Amino acid sequence: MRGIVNTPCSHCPLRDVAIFKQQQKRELQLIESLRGDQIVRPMGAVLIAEGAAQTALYTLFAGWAFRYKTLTDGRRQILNFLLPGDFIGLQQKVADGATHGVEALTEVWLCPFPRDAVWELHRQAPELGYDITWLAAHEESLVDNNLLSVGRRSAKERLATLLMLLFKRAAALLPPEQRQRVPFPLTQQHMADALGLSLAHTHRTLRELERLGLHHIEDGLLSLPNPRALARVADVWGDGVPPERPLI
Amino acid sequence: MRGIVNTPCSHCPLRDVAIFKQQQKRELQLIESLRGDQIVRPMGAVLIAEGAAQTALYTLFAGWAFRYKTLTDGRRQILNFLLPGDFIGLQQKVADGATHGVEALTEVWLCPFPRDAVWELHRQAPELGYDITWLAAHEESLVDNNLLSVGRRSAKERLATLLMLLFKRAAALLPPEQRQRVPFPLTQQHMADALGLSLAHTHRTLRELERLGLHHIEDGLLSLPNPRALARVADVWGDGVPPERPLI
DNA sequence: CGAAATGTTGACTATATTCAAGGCAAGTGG
DNA sequence: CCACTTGCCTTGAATATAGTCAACATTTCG
Repeated sequence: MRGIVNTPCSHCPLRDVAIFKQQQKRELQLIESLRGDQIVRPMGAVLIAEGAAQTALYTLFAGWAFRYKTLTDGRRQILNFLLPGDFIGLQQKVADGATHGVEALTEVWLCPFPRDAVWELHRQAPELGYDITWLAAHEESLVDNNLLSVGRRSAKERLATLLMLLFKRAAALLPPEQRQRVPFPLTQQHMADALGLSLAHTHRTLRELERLGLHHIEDGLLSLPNPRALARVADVWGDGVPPERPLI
Repeated sequence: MRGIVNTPCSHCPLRDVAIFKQQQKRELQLIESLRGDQIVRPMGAVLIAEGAAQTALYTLFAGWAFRYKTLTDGRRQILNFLLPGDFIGLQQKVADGATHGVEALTEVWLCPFPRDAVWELHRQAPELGYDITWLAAHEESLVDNNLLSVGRRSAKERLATLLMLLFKRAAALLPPEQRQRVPFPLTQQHMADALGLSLAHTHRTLRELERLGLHHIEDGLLSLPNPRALARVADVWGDGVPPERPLI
């Protein structure tokens, strides 16, 4: 993957993935008219700097990223991970500047929108405005889950929960036949920072889960040999089909 | 406070508080037309049960509440606290049911809205749709902050942060001359559950902060004798005037 | 090939939890 | 008015979970 590709939104391959709801033609045209040329950024790039004043908006088209906050002495907390289809930059609207940073976990492809696109979408298409509210509320529910983990789960339970939920999200983006092993670009440091653990303890706990046959990571791919048992450790439920989600 | 009072939105006393932005007459009328009769619920009441299927929407008119999640063995994590002006129930839209509970921390007064009000507001008044997105993003930023605390701050720093931020929010709702001592209805158990600490440790840490002259709680009122020092412990910055916020 | 990032491991320490008791104040019912 | 309950706060001792520090191994990549 390199260079710039500008697939029109009406032919966007992401939109064919089952978890995304179909947009009406009018709405799709509006999105396309606001969208700028796709951008590619390398692994590790800071997409939005913590504290940046004016930042752009993006839909993550390909690759993974994460939102994070840091304390002045460098301690870092990852808030949640961003996968293709996630919308980046909503938060800036509420605080005159970014209260968190966003960093690319892999090479990422972004569909940029001007800063006032959030307002334009609301104004010109209530349906899309509603979709944006939906995305904001959905991202909050991810953070809620992480907070529950970090606040009340043991290290083992936290890792189990993280692996479980990321596996589900990653799998949902793949064709059914490829869902045994899903892309998993996190380092142990990322997991530690997401779960509020030290690197050493994350490593030990991860090894324990692997010894129990609950997960396996190899070549950047994650597989869960015994999802039931892992879900039991994680205390994570809700097997139902996740609701369709909007894609801006 | 008892009985039912139905101040029309156009004469709502909350709207006179400086932190809330003024709504246009048309928007105000729409809000008023969707709103039901105000409801009073006692301290401790469950406003939204965890896992409830269909839940109402409310604007918190008076009193405090909190959002929480629990694990099956009873461990509880408080996600964030709700103060007058906060909107309750947005999350339900994204998951077909509540993924978290909401409980009243004091007696609360609620302005109820029908379940489809979120959509109606978007459809009939883009400006209000935008406001709802704003509220969702803003609540997420509160959760982000708590996650940073719970994941990466020490017990002492966590308590300092919680006291600092709640003090600011509570003070902003009061007339300037009453901002020395603000209402603070949390028990130590609430603080423990919000910060991912045990009750015993929360107590010990709280005593230490008090001994250092960093806070004082008496008769349900919180005062911060040395806000600068407390902010330093908390590693919390941003003194600027907080942006005006919408009130639905 | 060498440098840098990531993963691995052990020994030691610290922060925070658990468990167990008891105190105090407010409310309730006889 | 008093006994009793209930909820919240307080405290100490023992324990456990997770962090820190310090190496070293392995992989990746220019």
